[in-house]
Amino acid sequence: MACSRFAVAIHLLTLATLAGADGTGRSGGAPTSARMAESVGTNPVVVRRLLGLLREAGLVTSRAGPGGGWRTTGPPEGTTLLDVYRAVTCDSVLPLADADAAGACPIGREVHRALDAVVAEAQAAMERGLAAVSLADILADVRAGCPGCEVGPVASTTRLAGEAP
Amino acid sequence: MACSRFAVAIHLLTLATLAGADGTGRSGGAPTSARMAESVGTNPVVVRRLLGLLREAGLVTSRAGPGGGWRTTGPPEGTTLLDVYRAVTCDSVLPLADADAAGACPIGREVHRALDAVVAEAQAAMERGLAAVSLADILADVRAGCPGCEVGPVASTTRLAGEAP
DNA sequence: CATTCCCGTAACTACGATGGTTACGATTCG
DNA sequence: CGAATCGTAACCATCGTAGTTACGGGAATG
Repeated sequence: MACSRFAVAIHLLTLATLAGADGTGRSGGAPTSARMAESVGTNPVVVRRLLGLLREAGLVTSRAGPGGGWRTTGPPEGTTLLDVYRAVTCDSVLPLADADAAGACPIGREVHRALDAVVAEAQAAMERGLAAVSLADILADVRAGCPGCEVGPVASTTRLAGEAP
Repeated sequence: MACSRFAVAIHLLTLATLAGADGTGRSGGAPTSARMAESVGTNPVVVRRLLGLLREAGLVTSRAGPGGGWRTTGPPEGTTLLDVYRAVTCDSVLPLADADAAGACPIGREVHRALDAVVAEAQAAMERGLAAVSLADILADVRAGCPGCEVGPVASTTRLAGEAP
């Protein structure tokens, strides 16, 4: 299952929002996959793969070349956690093995059919919980928890290796 | 993630309930792991492993030796799908990677903290959906879908090799 | 135009979870 | 005792995910 992808995706969207729409309007605000990877603690390729899923979902855009990077497409109020969850999660939360339905035993088919409705409702309940929270809510929590974050997106790694002092 | 285990566990509990508490009171009603495996379409060892988890949760009991097998411990009204889900599922539905919290970036910590509450609530909503359905409800659906199932638990394999006619 | 930066993606490895299979000891009934 | 059945260890195959390296292509800038 998509284990850590969900949390990392929220992290990346938070970084893109804080740096890209920070109110200063400077063009260098779009963070690169390398910076994001350093912040998250993983590889730039992993970040690009994950952001690629978010781009397919229409949540971010990318631009190549110097000064390029990743930006969110809309205001953080417009994207819910369910949008992010669906973008980065491939399979269902409670995947019912289709192999069970193919068994010769009629009980298997009936159990599968009865379970389908229950699981669908349980999953819908979970998705309603995710849909009730937007990226803006998460951002508000982050800003409340570390007020200095919006100034320097990655406080502990503001000075990167290749940057001139 | 525990993919097909949940559906298979419900299937096994259905078999044990139909055969063990069929109202006839005959002692030979407890199905063996071999019979269940044939019905589910898998290996007896896999069935025993899964039933072992259900036994740890107190949902079934086992007895060795000839005439042994598996029985449910209580009436099907007493066990909910959430009980089964928790018995066979090891990890959380939306596991938040702890590695994300260990990152140096303060945003990661705050994102993780903010997400914790949301995910807990979403998962609780899903679990309420599972807790609302009992094994008896599933049994009712199965009985409605295949009325002959309760007479012979495994209709297509009622006559096994070792059984006297 | 050349350089430099950055995205996009393929290919490979590593690792853990899961399921399937075999095997063997322990237990229970006749 | 012998047969049936559980309990469990051991091993292998498969799959999803993460990490890593590598390379091609587009974009800004001198």
